[in-house]
Amino acid sequence: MNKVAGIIRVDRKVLDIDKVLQMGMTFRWRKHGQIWHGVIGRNAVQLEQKNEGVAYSCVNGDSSDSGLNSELIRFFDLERKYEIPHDDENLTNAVGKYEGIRQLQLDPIETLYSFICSSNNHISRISSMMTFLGSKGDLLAQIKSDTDVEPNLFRYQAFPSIETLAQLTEQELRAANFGYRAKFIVKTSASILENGGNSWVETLKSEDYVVAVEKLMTLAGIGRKVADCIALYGLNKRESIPLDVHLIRLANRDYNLKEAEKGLTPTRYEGIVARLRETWGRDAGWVQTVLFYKELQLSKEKKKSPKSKREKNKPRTEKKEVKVEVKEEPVELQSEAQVSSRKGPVVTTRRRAAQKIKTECDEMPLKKAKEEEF
DNA sequence: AATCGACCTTC
DNA sequence: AAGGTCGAT
Repeated sequence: MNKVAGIIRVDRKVLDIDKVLQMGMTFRWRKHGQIWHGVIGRNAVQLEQKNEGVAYSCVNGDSSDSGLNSELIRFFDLERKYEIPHDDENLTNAVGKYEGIRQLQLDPIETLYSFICSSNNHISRISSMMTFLGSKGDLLAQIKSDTDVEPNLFRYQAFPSIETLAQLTEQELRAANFGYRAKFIVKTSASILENGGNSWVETLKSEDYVVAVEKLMTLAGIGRKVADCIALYGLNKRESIPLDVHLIRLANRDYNLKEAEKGLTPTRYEGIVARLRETWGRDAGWVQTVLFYKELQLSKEKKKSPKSKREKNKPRTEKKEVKVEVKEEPVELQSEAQVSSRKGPVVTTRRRAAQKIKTECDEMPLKKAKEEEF
């Protein structure tokens, strides 16, 4: 087999695939030994993090080397240099401690389904649901285990087309453990098909953030928060801040937010994300991802050792200005290739009126929280 | 415009 | 109770 392989020379401080591939952005990547297995477009991809960078190979020979290389750079968002407010000590510390987190640029359709599945759910079940959907896609390659220890073979499958997804029945999905989300999947697939299928979803990428979110929310199972997740990871909308109780909690603690965690009405949601956007700046979406990862780690540590809370009094490690940059000069992307967005009315079958999203914010940006009292 | 309960499983 | 959405009030 004609195997394409190479390496992206990037420091672990810039890209840490162990972190980004299992934190709840993607749900179909698997790690066996040191190797990560997954699919990008129609490429069956293997990834391994080494000191020199991320080694990659494509095991189904669908792509040219340069093609896969630039796809990976895009996938891991490596041409972007993240910006953080210079006076945000909390963020600077978090970025310094939890390095290598990227705001992935994922397939819009797969991301859309992923986050419909994510409502009221946890990563392991979302993963199994997404693996089920993936099992309906084209088989690109598969590996057999050479050991008895790991008898499972990994199947690399392209994410199915909307047409294929639309054939799934609620009954079948419920049997596959989708619970009440089964109905959402069926309805949304039909709606997307009516709207124009794959190309309708693709054009959302060229819409403004607010418009994209409004259109996403016309679909069943996509509310405000899920729409933000799709916008951020699937449509590359970096101002998107998926807001949930965890984010409110950490912002209350570290950013003097002073908001209740419950009763998140549409109005409150817009007000809060507007303030956080002011606070976190241009790359607010990525900031959210980093801080969320930090919370994930903190809660894991807490679970492991419910020790005394005196830990907090440890002197903070002084971090110098954080530089986030790519070692290798990324290739230029041609933006001309994009089909211009249509001005005409996009036909959408709305089951409900799309809510307007307010973007104004009268409130002042948040101040950093002062040192907590102990 | 805000509040409330239901909804599939599972940790 | 959980990483939300939907429909009714």
